Amino acid sequence: MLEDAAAELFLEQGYPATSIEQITQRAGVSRNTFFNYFGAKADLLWIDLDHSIAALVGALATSGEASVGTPSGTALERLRALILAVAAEHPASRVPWAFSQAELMGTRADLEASAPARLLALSEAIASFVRAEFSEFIARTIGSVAVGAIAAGVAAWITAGVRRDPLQAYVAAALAPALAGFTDTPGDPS
Amino acid sequence: MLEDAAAELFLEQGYPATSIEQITQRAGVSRNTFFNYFGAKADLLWIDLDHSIAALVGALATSGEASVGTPSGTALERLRALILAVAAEHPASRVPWAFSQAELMGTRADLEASAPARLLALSEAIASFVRAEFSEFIARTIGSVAVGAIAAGVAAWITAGVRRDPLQAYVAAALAPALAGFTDTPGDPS
DNA sequence: CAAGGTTTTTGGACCGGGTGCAAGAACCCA
DNA sequence: TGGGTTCTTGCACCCGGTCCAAAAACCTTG
Repeated sequence: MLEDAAAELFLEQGYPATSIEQITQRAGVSRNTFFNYFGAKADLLWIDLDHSIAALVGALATSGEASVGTPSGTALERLRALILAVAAEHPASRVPWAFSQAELMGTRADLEASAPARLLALSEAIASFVRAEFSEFIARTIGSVAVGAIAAGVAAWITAGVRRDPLQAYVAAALAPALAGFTDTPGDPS
Repeated sequence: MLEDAAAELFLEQGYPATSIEQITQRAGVSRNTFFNYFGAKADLLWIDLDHSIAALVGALATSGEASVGTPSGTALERLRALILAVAAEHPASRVPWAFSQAELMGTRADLEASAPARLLALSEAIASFVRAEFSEFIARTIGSVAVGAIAAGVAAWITAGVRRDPLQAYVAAALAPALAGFTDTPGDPS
């Protein structure tokens, strides 16, 4: 499998010193096959998280369309529930090695460069989800703040080590205070 | 000049469709000369801002070393003064075209990818500056929050159009509420 | 089993960003 | 005028990423 070969090589030689050709070579496929599975080399760093990010974006989109459906509560309550549900479904075994071994593998620069595309997409999805109940400015702010809180929670989860609690706990702890200030929101900047 | 040639070409053809070779060609120099002035193509997008970012990082570093020197007040007050001083020195003519013309030039993807390196460096510099008076966690939080506020202020300044107020005003407006909550800070998460 | 169509894999050519190096030009200072 | 330093240039190279067309693998259906 490509992911396994990549993780091995990144541990052995570091991420920058490992070429896509080496990865595909070890996996026993041709170089072009790599791009049938990943759009870019940096996507390898996000495989563990991309699945849950996509799941969250999808859940926000579909649950946002069925506006007055089964889910109850305010938009913020439903948002919180969706985020925690996705976090709960994230497999405990899928701890992103590109983050936990960032120093060893030398993945930091490329992680930084590839992060905004994901985080901004998530922020935008969250903003759209809460847009019906808030002003445009507040909706965007909630998107940014929620992403920041999720990132902080995931980061704490990753760095907690092998005896870590489930991801849901960290995200919940970070999310609660971050969103608390938006329940009785007065509004936009004067 | 390389910057002028680049800005022209980005307006004409867009950033992704413009190669470094085209830029150097129009500027009348060889391709390798480009890398004597810029470390990467994306550095062109940040020329207007990089100068002020570096100035702020430098001011934070030197003013942080001379710990009990001329500057007075709390760390947050000195931080605010330094940020606003750098903002005040930023030339009004240097509005980053890569941001204001982002849609036209197609610079968004590369702006996103190259932003974290700058923002995280600034965040780290700010955290170091206030580290003496706050806990590690709060110092980092102040770094992140301050960068977020600065970014919001700069963004508002850029989008304000030709009749914009000085940059200092926008940054001050964004910074004040962001840092207000840290003056009487109780401390870390329980 | 065989034929036919679809998906996946592969090879090859290509482009552009970025690095390293060594030769040459330009510049500066005595 | 000469000599040293800095800047520029050309060249070769690596790697990530795109495009395309041929071939292989796969799946289906008669």
